[in-house]
Amino acid sequence: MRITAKADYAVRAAAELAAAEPGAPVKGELLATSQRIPLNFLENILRELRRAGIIRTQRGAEGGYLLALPAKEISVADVIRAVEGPLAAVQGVRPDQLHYDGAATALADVWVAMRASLRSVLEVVTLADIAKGELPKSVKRLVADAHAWENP
Amino acid sequence: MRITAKADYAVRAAAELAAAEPGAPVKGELLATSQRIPLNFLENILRELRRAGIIRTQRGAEGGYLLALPAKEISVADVIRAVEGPLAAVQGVRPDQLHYDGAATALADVWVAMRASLRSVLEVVTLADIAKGELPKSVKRLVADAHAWENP
DNA sequence: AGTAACTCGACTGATCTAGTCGACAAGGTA
DNA sequence: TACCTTGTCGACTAGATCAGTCGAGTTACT
Repeated sequence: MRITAKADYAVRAAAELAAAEPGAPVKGELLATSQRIPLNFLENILRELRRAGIIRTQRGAEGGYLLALPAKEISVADVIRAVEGPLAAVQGVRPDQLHYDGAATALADVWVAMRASLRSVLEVVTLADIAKGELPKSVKRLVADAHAWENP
Repeated sequence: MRITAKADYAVRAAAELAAAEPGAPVKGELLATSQRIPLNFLENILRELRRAGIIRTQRGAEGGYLLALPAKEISVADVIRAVEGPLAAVQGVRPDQLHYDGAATALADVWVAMRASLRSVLEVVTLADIAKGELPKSVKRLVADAHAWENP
């Protein structure tokens, strides 16, 4: 149940691209320093984002990285899936293909519901939302509830 | 974003205990065979559940494992946390103590919302629900939505 | 031609995963 | 009391994943 450094870095770099002037390439080194990500590692990650069709690249001097689509059409889930594969898995298999016996039969549905709830956040928040600092209402409500939960 | 074998096994074994006659110890070997879990590994897991106060044990002949609380008072989240630590973490730190700079500032709230949505499922479903095969309404709704999503 | 950028694959140390194993402790029964 | 059944604990391990690092190569602008 953890977000790896790789996924975290990927979303942060993508958010930085979403905040940049559209059409203008951003250099890897700038992404690395502004988000404090080791450049070599970041390059591996950006390569995977490019293969997934999320970003484009421009080589040579004045080159860099750009989003391949408008920022509002790329969700956090898209970015995570590009670098980590499926959003949710139990022992490596997707929740919908699980089968349990005995008293745990209903557990399969719990995992499906878990993935659905995860999606209700990650599939809805776009890079544009993050760059603007304005999350969708349903997500803001969850954040507010979470804070109420922590501070009684 | 994955559930490990350990967490999966823990919940399944706990569900099996929830389905057993209350007050009657269930032997480790029975849990292992009925859920197809390697016995040696399961013992490690049950030990952690006991340390967390989720199950009790009875030694000697006719001994075994029992829930330490009524099944309806133990959530799936409780079981997972007992064997895996915090439900959600980014690079090992809890979502509420993250701090990002620049374009990714709002990302911290996304992780908080993600955890909240995870909780809205895992904290709500109890072992009794799973053993009975009757999940809470809000969770059933998520499962139904998920199926609608997959089969258009 | 030169240089500033991305591109790719290989490599690495540390940690985690999913177990296994053997010796031991406690409780019930004959 | 002896014995058998069952849980308890720690140590160990092969393999995968994580989080990087590094060096050599390409591409495109000037």
